Amino acid sequence: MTRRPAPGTRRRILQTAARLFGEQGARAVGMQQIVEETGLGKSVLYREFTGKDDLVKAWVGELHDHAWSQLDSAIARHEGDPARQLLAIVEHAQETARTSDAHGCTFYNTSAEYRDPDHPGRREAVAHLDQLRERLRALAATARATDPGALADMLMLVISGLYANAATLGPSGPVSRSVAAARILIDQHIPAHASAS
Amino acid sequence: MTRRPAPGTRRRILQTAARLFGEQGARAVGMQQIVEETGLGKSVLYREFTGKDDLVKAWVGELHDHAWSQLDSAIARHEGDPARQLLAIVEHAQETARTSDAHGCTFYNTSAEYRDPDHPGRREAVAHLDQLRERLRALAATARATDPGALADMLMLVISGLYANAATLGPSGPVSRSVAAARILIDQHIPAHASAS
DNA sequence: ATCGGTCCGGACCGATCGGTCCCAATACTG
DNA sequence: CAGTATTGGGACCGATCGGTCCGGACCGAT
Repeated sequence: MTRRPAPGTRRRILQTAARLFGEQGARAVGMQQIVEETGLGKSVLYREFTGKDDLVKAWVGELHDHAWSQLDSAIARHEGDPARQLLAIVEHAQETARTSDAHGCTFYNTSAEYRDPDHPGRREAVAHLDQLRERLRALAATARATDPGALADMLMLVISGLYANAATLGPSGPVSRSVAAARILIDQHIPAHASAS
Repeated sequence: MTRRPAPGTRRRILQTAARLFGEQGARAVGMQQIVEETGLGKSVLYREFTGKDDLVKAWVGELHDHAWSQLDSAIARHEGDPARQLLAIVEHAQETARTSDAHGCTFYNTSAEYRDPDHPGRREAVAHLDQLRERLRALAATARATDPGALADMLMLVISGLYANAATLGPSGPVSRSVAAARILIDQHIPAHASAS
């Protein structure tokens, strides 16, 4: 071992893959295309990742981490007010869905493109959605919702729907009513609570 | 012109394509695969459809027609009660999303797989969603909703979200709360109205 | 300066993609 | 019944797919 591998290589691949996969969908992007855009050779790509499936999984996984850090900071901004935290999550989702060039939710898009339940990318995506659901449930519980599981699931519907509609009907479509919808659902489930305007 | 073309050919292609596209996603299915499953030759397929894009468009279009006929009959079952009709639409969506092997909403799936806004299949899908939105708005208006556009959009969120969640988190996931969510949103928008249990 | 070893750009692989085309089989016409 | 126009099964096309591998370039130790 006399020569050190370039340090930022993996990250560079991931960034390029993220851009292409995000814009065009994972299935529409070929490995060759990623090779060309990074300027790297194929051998490097296949040393860092075992194959395309692995690259897709890594991409989804990184987005998972990114999403959680964003969500955590959005939640932290309303410490002690769990009802407000629930709304903040939807606000954050609405904001990103409308600005991020309307490609929809990566987690659901990936599930749509790879139907095999054993596909690594799909597993990663489903796992993320499941964790989000659980987090919402926990938040709803501490907010003393009458039925935390129901409220969490209803917010899941709004969040998923918001991304889907942003991707299809544009930023001024139904996505623009998602926060309002979330507010209604939250108020309905938390007795004697009126969310801040 | 001495020989008549086989009559059911186009329909047979469409049915096979619908099954394969629905199960695996349009991008994952090759034309060769459709040829093999139908038993027809490629020349037949390319005489009926100009190419894969055209086949995808026809598939989405047929689902569009099918969806509307189902929706119309669901609506007709509650003539004169527009609020109930809105709920019936969501009920129907929930039912189909949970039973149809959880492949999600074709219209959104197709949009996710084909990002090019000029792709015929995507155009067809977006057009359908837009019509659904407008129909919901009209129904909400005749139901004297305080803000018909808002109610329609919120129901769009629920419907889209319901399909997305059925496809990822399964039939016992958030999709099971979609009718309840819709009921809350409807009641909130229609003064002095309580939807039947 | 020389050498040994590692790295990586890109040629290359078989399979499959969407799409074209040929020709044998077919069924109507005269 | 012979002739002919049309159909449709499938061989074939170049391009591209995901993935492998080789050979020159480069680095570090001696």
